[in-house]
Amino acid sequence: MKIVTFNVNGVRARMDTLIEWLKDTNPDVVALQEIKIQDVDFPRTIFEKLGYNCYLNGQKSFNGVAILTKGEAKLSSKVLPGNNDDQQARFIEVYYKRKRFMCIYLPNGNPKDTEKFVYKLEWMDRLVEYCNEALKSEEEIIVLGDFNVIPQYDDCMSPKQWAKDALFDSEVRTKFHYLLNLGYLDAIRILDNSNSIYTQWDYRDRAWEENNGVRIDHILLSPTAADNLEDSWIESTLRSHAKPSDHVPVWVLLGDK
DNA sequence: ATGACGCGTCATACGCGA
Repeated sequence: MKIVTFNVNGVRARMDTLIEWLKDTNPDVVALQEIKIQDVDFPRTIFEKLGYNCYLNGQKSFNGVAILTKGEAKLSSKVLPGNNDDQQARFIEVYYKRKRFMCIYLPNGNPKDTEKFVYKLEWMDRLVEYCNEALKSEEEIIVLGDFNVIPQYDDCMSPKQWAKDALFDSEVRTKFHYLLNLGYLDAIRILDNSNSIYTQWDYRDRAWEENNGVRIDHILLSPTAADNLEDSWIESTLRSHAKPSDHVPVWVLLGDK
């Protein structure tokens, strides 16, 4: 099963790219973030013609997540429990072929001296709690999306540049590592411990040309899912195509066992 | 400290992202 996560930075702006890319790569499960569109306006029929069912948690202008599956899945939640006042569309979960997929768009959290950072920490606490509960089922769980977390020094080109940023904050990194300590595995790092492998490059300051990137889009696997890991990779070439997102797709290939 | 680039919006400036 080919599984991929991709922060598209606006689904409407990325339709040409997405159509060509889906035809070329033919994933079974696609997790999208920052679709920046209401469910009612989502170009559902275009994806359906390509063979995908669409499960949406959209929002006007900002945020918004979706999961596309080849054939039918079962929508299980659009809510990350723990805060009834949370109005931001950042979570959707489906079951597909006996696997549980959580697509997340974790808050950015900048600037750190504002409520945005408090919201990020609170959101991460809820994610840790939810992912801990989920493990009790021994299901195959795939948590994937834009985590807005640089886990380690090797996950950015210039740690100094990020020292005071919400993406590299020590408390944020600690909370990310809680997920690993629960038993989830970082699918890219299982197979590749090199540096200079990134998933996002700023549009500004020639960041792509200079490979000044960050690895913030992740796929975490429960131990039972990791048992079936056959491959993982970052599709960085997409960043040099015309009209790119600032993020690129991150893939895992899971055997069916 | 600021702005840079791109997206979306009750657009032709501004909020937001990372």
